[in-house]
Amino acid sequence: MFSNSTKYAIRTIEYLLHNNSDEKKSVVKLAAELDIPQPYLSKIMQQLSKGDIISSSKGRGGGFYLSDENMKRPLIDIVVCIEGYNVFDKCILGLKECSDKNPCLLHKYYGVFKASLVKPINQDSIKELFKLPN
Amino acid sequence: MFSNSTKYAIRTIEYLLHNNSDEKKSVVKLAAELDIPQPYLSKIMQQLSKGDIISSSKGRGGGFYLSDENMKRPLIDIVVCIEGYNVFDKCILGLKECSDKNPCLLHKYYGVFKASLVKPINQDSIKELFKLPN
DNA sequence: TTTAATTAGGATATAAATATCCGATTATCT
DNA sequence: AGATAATCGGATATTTATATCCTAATTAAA
Repeated sequence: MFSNSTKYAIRTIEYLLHNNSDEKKSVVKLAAELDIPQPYLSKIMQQLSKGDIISSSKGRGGGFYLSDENMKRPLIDIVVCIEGYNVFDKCILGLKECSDKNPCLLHKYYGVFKASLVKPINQDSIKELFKLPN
Repeated sequence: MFSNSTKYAIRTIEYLLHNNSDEKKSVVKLAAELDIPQPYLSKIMQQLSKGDIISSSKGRGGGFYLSDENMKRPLIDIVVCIEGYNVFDKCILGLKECSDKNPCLLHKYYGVFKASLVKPINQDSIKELFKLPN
């Protein structure tokens, strides 16, 4: 479903939200806290930063953080930033054409799942989504 | 979620079930019908055959088919045969520990999805599962 | 008995994802 | 000003998944 890169991205952003002090978080710290390979996470953070998903400041005392604007985005934006497309648009069995009219074997089950994700993933802001453990 | 290999495997077995005549199906035919790279599919069929998921006969007029026993298996067996484990046992966000007590962000939604898959994927035989378009 | 059509299996090639390394730049602290 | 701590960006390395190739073994048909 999600690539490792996307999983890392989501977990890191969750961490940033839950530890949203004034202090910016360096990749070294984030990688250690979240048990993610440090140079690899570095690349992911760069990509998220360029995609305006997270904010950064360079230099001593710098690091990554979430601006108020960043927090307004829905989770799907993170996925698209890393994967390059919305993974949920693809057929779970890899059919090029998969629809209600021409469904794959698991289409109806997957459809229900995706429908359940619309609010948390496509509509809610990550700030809302990550508010309470769920 | 599923690797390409597993997707190919599932689609091919679906085809075998829906075209279950006396005639065995060669990899050449299957690959052409299903638009899958032929030598790659060949490897996958070998693996499924060794795993007792499908049956084969060698030599001229030979090919792959499903025995009555093969048809009694649930779909999850195909997944495990190719992936080496049950992909649904893994956390969708890659957490090493992910449970009701210690859930990832998407745990509850994914849990509902997986629950909906128990009957079609873990309990029903593929013969039942593939009976009607759904 | 020869030929053709198939699976089986080992070796290899290619592509993509994952991961690392290093120098440049930037900002802060001393 | 100099040292330090950070991101940025390009290049490269490693690993895994995907894909191909070739030969052997098997079976059936000509």
